[in-house]
Amino acid sequence: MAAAAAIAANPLLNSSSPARPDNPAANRRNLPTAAPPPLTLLPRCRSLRDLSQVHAAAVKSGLNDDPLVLTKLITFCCLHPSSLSMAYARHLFDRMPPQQDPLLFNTMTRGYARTPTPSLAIGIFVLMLEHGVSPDGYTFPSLLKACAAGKLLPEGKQLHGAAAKLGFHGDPFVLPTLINLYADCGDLPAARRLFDQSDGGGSCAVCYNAMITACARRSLPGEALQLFRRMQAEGVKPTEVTVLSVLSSCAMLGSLELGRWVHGFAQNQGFLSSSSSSVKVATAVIDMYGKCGSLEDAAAVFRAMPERDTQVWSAMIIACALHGRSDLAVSFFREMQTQREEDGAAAGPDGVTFLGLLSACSHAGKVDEGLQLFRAMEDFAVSPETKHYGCVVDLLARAGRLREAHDFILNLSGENSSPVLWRTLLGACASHGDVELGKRVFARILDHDDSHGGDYVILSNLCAAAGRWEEARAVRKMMKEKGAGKTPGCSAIEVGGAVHEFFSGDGRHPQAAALRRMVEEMAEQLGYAPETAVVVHEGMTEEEKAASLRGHSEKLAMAFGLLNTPPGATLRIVKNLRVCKDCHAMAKLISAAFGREILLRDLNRFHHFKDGKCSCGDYW
DNA sequence: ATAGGGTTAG
Repeated sequence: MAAAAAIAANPLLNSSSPARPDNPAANRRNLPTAAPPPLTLLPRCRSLRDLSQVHAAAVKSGLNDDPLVLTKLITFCCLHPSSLSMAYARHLFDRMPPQQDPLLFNTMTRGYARTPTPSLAIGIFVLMLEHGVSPDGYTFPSLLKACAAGKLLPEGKQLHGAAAKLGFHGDPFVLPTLINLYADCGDLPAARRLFDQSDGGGSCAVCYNAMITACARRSLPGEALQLFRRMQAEGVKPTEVTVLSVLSSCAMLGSLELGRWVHGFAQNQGFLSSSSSSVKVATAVIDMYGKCGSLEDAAAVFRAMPERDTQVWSAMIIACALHGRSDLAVSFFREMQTQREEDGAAAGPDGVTFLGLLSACSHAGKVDEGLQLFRAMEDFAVSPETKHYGCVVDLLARAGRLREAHDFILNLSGENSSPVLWRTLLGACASHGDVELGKRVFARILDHDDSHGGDYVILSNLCAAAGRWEEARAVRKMMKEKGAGKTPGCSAIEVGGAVHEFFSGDGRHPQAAALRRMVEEMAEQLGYAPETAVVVHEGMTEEEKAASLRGHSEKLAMAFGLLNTPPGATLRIVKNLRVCKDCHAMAKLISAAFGREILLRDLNRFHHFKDGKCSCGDYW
């Protein structure tokens, strides 16, 4: 805030003709035009130590504090920024004679923006203003990027104002960073206003990219895709970055048809070959196919890649995990190691790779294999984080080893114990019907966070399923008193390229009546017995409970799919919560009776129903 | 020298 005030108070930004004190031109005398010998070593520097040695050699050659030497060193540090190299750069920067050229200030700011240390970046800007150096077009992008990284909205707004006063706010390099600043600081409407008001309606591809990416990152895939369509309608050429965000939006929505089209588009544009970002685009394509239910397509794209980095291996392994294929996940992992043995420079696993592996073992019930991989992390110098511990808890608990999971959490140090771990355990207590442990775990969660409606629902259903109605009711009552909300269940299905959404008990859909009848008929004919025991609401009759189950969003989406797709077509459904037990049972029956494959993406994984069976083996 | 970017438990 002090920095913001300093920016606001600076006369440079408040007078119409900026102050330009005379430059003591003495610095520029007799500079050698070619780099002195020690400086030719700079490109080979790999560490701060190397740099200091070059500096020492320069000093020895009588180039002590020579502006050219200092500039070269500072530039080098800022091109390879780390907190150490930036500290060294700053040390040298402070020895530079006074300057008028913004170049070195910009260089320093860029280094700080990449580290990122926004307060130091702003410090350089303030210094610039104090020295009466006028910012140029290169000054603002780095500064704004630093503010976005540090979520410094007040400072960012000041810089926005400063850029506007100096006429740089509409600059094609500044505008996208401004959009990004507001988006990263959580003010999406402000970002959108800038985008809409910009000359030409945001007609530059990078502005579109900034806006589309912002939507994708805020989990607004629909908005992102709408912008993508508008971009194409306006004839703005999408770039690699555009397709990355668009693919990630397709992945969120589970829109296989659209995702496949974008894959083809990316291929036609050459985004998947011979470009520096082709590995990233391929990763996004693989992730999209994995999340849209086609593990085969994901693997085919992966196989076709000439080079693979850690992230693309991870994405492939995560796709296997989503589909419950721990066998494939592990075989990809082994292949990764084999490549590493053949080529020491090939990619190795990181924390994300292991998350994928652990979650794959968890989904497949491979407890011992999972624990083995967890212990193997050490051999790969990957240190486990809370997420990995969460996988281990899930691995043990889902398999019914509830006590072991419980003790595992207790033995973790403070910074790793989080209500989320207990929440994982609570879910497993529910699926294994352990009311006593469930109640104790629930109490632990409540110590930390009593606002999560899902926790109450799980415990209440657990009690109800065990016939302990009084306790179930008490938990529901507690939930009401705490005002804890539950996310409404929502399922989406893509039919003919359009995504249709259904909410639990949805009466708003144009086909609502037909869908209801369809679900009722199916319920009658499929010989399915509704699991009314899980419905805990005061004073409901059995029929009312059954009716409530029939209104679940997954069932509505399945009925819609059956009515609106040709016989035999695969149904692809995405749900925002875990699939309900009753719906899971019905999906199995539908897959057999109607001869349909049903791919249902859960909050956590895929359920692939075929011939009356589910790929999860009823283990989830 | 400046902008926008892929994978991440349950």
